Amino acid sequence: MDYKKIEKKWQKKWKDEKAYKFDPEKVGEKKYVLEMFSYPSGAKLHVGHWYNYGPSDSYARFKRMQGYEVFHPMGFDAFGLPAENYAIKTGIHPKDSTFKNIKTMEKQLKAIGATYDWNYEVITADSKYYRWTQWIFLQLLKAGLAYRKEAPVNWCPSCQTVLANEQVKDGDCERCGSVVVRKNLTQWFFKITDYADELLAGLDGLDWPEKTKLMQKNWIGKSYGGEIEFTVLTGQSFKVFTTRADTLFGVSYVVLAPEHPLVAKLTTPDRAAAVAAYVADTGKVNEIERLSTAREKSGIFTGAYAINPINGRKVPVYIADYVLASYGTGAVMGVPSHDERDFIFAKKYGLPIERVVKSADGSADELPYVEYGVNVNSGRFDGLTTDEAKIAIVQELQKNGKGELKTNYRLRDWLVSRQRYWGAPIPIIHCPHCGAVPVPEKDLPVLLPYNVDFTPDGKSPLLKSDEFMNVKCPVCGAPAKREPDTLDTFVCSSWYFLRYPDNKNKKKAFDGDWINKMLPVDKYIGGAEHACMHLLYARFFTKALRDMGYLNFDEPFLSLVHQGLILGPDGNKMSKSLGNVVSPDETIKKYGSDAFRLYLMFGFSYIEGGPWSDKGIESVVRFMERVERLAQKAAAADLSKSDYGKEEKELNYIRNSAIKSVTRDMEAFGFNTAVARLMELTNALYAYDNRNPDIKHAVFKAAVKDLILLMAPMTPHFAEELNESLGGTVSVFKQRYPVIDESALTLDEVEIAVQINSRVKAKLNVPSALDENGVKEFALSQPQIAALVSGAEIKKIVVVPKRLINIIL
RNA sequence: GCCGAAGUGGCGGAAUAGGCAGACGCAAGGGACUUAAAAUCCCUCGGUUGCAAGACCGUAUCGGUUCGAGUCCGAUCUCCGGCACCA
Repeated sequence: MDYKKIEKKWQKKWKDEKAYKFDPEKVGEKKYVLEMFSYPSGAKLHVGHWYNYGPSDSYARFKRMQGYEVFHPMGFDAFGLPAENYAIKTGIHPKDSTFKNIKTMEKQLKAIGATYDWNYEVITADSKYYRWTQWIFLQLLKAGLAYRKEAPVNWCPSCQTVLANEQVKDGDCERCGSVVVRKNLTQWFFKITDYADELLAGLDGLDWPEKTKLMQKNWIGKSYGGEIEFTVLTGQSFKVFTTRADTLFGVSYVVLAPEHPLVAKLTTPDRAAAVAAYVADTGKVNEIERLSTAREKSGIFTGAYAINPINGRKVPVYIADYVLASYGTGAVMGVPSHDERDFIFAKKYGLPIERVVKSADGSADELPYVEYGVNVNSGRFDGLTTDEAKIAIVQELQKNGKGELKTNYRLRDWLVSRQRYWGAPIPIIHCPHCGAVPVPEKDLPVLLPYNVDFTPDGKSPLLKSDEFMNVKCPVCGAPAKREPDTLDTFVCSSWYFLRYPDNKNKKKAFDGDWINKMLPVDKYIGGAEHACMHLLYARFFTKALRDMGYLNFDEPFLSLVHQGLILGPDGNKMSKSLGNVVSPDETIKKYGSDAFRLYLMFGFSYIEGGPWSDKGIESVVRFMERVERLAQKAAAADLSKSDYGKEEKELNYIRNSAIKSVTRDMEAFGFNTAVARLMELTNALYAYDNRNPDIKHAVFKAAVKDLILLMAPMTPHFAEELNESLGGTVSVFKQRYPVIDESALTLDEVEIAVQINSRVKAKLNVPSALDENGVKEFALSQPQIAALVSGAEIKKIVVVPKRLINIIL
């Protein structure tokens, strides 16, 4: 078969017939199937794109054949750093390269023969889109979910620029390899932490990979504990957060983060110089290093003492860089006897170590003892278990207002400003009189200017565009400056799935009623690397927009699948430097896009991925040719055999069990086993053909037709062509996906295994109508089974219907 | 260090819900067709042992539960992914 020719032929036909046009009138039975949109990088579509999009499209086709109105859009995540970095290297403007790449990729995606309805395309770098990204920013601001504060960011001293977290690899700049340092800048944040609890609770109801849910759960990191107030002798007070309030009697010091606002105030004059020097030093250490567990603990005494509220004991106040200002209260209590870090710290600085918990069974345990146990040396709390004491001690403090139960999250607010050019401008104007003023909605979009020098020099590139920067304050009319930062690209991708169904809307980001009908996405397919970024942000946006009244559902993606990674033939990740990159274009040229897609579905477990094999793709080509010859046989066959005998019954059984398992496997993204079942059906049809070379029963041709229909989602052009060759005049995608005939699946006899003492000794055909006792009697009445038992005493018989009988002697 | 997932033939990978391990494919071997080769069609294909029927072993390792374990439980080893001073 001339693959190239038939691909062109059917793609043209589909296009002319608008075969995959989405019909909004039919949304009652819709399926929203969505693949994570792609980044329009310079290179062409790689195997990874195909692996994401090919099998997913087959799933969409499968749903379409089952009668659903499938909404299957495609678009581009077009803002972002790679285009900008490429521009810095080559001088080609990001806008030019991006939109050129999009054209190329659109063409390539069309060549896949996928069912995308391009009418619904979304491009995030298009002002028709980012206008609404900016609008959402303003809504978040209005709702108190966007705010500005000073925060440390990743700074590359060599590139003279801020880097996104994703650009920091093991503490180094991804581009030049320099060590990244921290730098404080005033930044915009989204208050995702307001939704920490709901983001956590909502995971339970989602049909997502457990691993991904767990990653989000750990990322959100909810922990239960108490906040306890310590008062310094000089009068100030501060709170510490602890999950082990039960160890409060064992506190021998307290520690503040170097950035804690009280540090300067409570440090005694004689310690001031040393403390200031320590604080300055920690500022120089880069974040990665500071947070490294391998680093030796260091700290410094402030000269101040605080009172432990439970026993009135005076304990020294330290500062140490292992305490994070951004978590909890930025202060912790030190209990060396029951915490490993505190133990090391106490040893180093000669602080007392006093046991307040022992193991419940009283067995000898060394300090630091971090397990749960029973309180000792804790006054009237002695004898309480850890779980009891944690609560009781906080409750005791609560009476004097010195403590309360508290929940903390690891999740931090989302830093969304970027000192970069190629992104959506943040719609804010800074006025000397009115402060940070939101751009009025009627003035959106704030267009990203084209002529900007984006060579990195440590400042936001937009600052250099006077034309962009200088505006009048929308409130008082005084000369003012625009916000020069742009939004993180993850902001753009946090709501694109909401825009797809209503992508032409000029009045709103999307129409509420319409979007409530179309969303949530029924099946979302994309890489696992987005577990704690895009997939979390999109959930946050959905919930925030719901609370603002723009939509009425809680979760954007009901069901999620991660595809695996296709490796090079040598088992390594494909990379130019290893020379193991498989080019989809060349492979397709040689074998056709259907074969390429079919191999991607057959050669791997979809969620695992694995190494590419040239032999593998040849094997699916062989399979397709086998099917093609079968179709030729079916077209030419003499179907006058009227006798519906054992062979026909068997063939029909295999045909129906193939329909059953292929349907189930397609549903579960078990593509490799689905193809295997089709191969089995093909083998059975060959066997039938071999035994009945001259005249065949009509069931042969019917089974071949079903085979073609079952294959259609995987090899669309090929299936259309075969369907036509068998006289079909209607596209396979307008035909109903095969449905099983239950009666064909019930056999008169089933083969079961006969075990003696749990070892298989024989196979036996048993009438399938028999119940358990019937099977026992039938089996024992068979001479060959009786011979195996040979008169021994039968202690027990286990029967598993349709599978086995186990005779215990 | 903590959390999680995985470990099955020469290879890629299958095994609803604890029930015949190795589906399907690749590679390999054999046969048919052919002057020959390719292609195609058919058969064999975990290991040891046996003339054979068969017997024994076998899902990383060790132990356990069970009539029965790749699957469940406990420990160990290896590889991968995530988090990494979160108090």
